[in-house]
Amino acid sequence: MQNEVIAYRDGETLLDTQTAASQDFSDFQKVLFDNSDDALEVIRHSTAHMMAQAIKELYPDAKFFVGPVIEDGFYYDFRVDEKISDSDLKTIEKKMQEIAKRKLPIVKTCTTKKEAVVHFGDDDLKQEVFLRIPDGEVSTYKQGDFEDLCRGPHVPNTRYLRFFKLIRVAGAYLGGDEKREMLTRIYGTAFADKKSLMEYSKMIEEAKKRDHRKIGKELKLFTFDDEVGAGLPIWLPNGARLRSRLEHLLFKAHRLRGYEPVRGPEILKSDAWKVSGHYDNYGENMYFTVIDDAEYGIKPMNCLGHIKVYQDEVRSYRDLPLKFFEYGVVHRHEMSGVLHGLFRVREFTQDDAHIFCTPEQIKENVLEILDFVDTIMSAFGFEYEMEISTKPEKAIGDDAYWEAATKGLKDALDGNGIKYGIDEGGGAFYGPKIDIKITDALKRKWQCGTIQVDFNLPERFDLSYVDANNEHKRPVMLHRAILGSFERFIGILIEHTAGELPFFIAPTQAVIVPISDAHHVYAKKLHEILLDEGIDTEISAKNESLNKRIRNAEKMKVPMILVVGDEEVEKNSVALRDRRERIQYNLSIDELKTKMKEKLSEVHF
RNA sequence: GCUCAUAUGGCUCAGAGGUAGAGCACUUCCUUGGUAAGGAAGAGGUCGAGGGUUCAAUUCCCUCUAUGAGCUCCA
Repeated sequence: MQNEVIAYRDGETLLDTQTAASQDFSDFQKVLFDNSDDALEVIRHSTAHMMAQAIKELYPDAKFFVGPVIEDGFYYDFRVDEKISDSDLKTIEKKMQEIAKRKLPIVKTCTTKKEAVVHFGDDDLKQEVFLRIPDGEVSTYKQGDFEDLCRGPHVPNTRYLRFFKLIRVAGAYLGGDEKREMLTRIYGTAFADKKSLMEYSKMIEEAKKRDHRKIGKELKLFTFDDEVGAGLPIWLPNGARLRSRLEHLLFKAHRLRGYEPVRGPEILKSDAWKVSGHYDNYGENMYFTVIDDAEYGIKPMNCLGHIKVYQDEVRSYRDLPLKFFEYGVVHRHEMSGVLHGLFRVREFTQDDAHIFCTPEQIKENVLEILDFVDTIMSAFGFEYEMEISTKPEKAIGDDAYWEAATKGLKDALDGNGIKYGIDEGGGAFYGPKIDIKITDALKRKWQCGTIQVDFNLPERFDLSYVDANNEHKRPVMLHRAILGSFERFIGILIEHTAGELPFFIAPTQAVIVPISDAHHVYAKKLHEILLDEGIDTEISAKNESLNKRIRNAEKMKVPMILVVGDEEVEKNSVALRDRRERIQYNLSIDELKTKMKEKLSEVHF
């Protein structure tokens, strides 16, 4: 089957053999039955149809909406009277295998939309589909006695559809509209051979193993608590150590780049949020409280505090750019259904900064930030990509400002040959932005850092600086975060590293294991020496066997284990077991100190 | 927010209409062990919260809370 043609590609168009049959396809590129993107598209689409056929045979009253191909597979939305659960997926899979074995030819028929509307007259979900497609010719595909409205492309025969798996059953609104009825959706995936299907399953397993919620519990990094509330992370000692290391490194990096630390209040009067536009444009995501008859809003962003810092003095053009940064704690009312571990929470801390500069300085400052981003992402081994988000529906300010700001961002990227995508309408309400999306070890993408150009808030707060001619001018504000938030970044880092955190931010960098009680004093001395060098260690002196204590340290993924016994006490040394390099050797204390220092200095921002 | 599912000691999970168990973790004792689980004894749960059905509910029903999956990727 491997060399059989299942479709053709004509430039931008992918068309199946059924469609090609009526034209001259000698110039078309052949799509063979393999795991190429084109082939998978066809295979998965056909598998979705075969799933629908199986469902129809098992549940004759089933009505089908749409069944598209998605990134890793496909889904089909449909309505049945019965409730379908995960345990029914096996039955459906079996029926699908059966249909594949029937080796049914898949036959295409073209007709006008008008005729099709009549043909599917008693199917209200198909009528919904008709509302969404243009007038003119439509096609239906038939395999055995199952017929479905579909534009294709499809494989020629069901015998190609043997390596598939149904992943899960879920609910989905008709057309993604939360006001419409909820349909049943089954997700699945398919490949051209068994091996690829197995590899895919393995990848899913690996992703489960790396889930930061699971590892966060195992390594005692963070927790959540019903009594405290949803989306409010609680940092345990290990997690707080990790986070604090990150904060310190980043603090220094900011200082070296000319940023000044500042700090604004957690709650500000609603009047201030009205001036900024947050009250009207972001209010539904904010929490409010009343103090002495005045309404206050808990900050969802840190801009206001930094604006107030700017306004504290008369600013000169000689001062610009002014860079203020803060690890700003923000609260946002996210919908309960979107909360997810550390990735989506209601309270989080941004590594936030605002740069006040002249319009002419936008480009150089954006570039400087991009360089900062690159330094940090490289330090963690992340690859990333950029996306420019333009004016959203809910926005403040003149179009002229938006155009200037968007141009500023594009110029900075274009001028340096940096590639980027465009997310139309994805900007913040006060300005367009560059989003930095990082790709983790499993090729999944996450939005973290962001750079935003803002002409609006300076205008609304009447910010100014005095220029060389002693005239008042309006500065521009750049909002930026590099990690995005400590919560999300650490979550991603956990999944990226599978919990094997790099030495320089590992919560516990070394565990000291004294062989017996007699070596406790020496272990304690070692602990103090290392702590003084900025190395976090723990002494594992519980009444457990040596093996057990080593095992525990390994389970906690501690990078180094230092075993000390008679020999080490006598020679003033340690026996080092390096988890990452999987080697063991002896070192004097001085050598150990040097080694640790080297390890720490491997990374700097 | 909506749909569906789940909620049992710190963790991972069994269990049944008559108020509960395992392993790990924890405590104590023995053991002082040279690189991934030494041994023994013990303590710990109003079975997520509130309400209802029942002679009886942790188990059935309802509400709430929390968690999980999905709700954007167009026949």
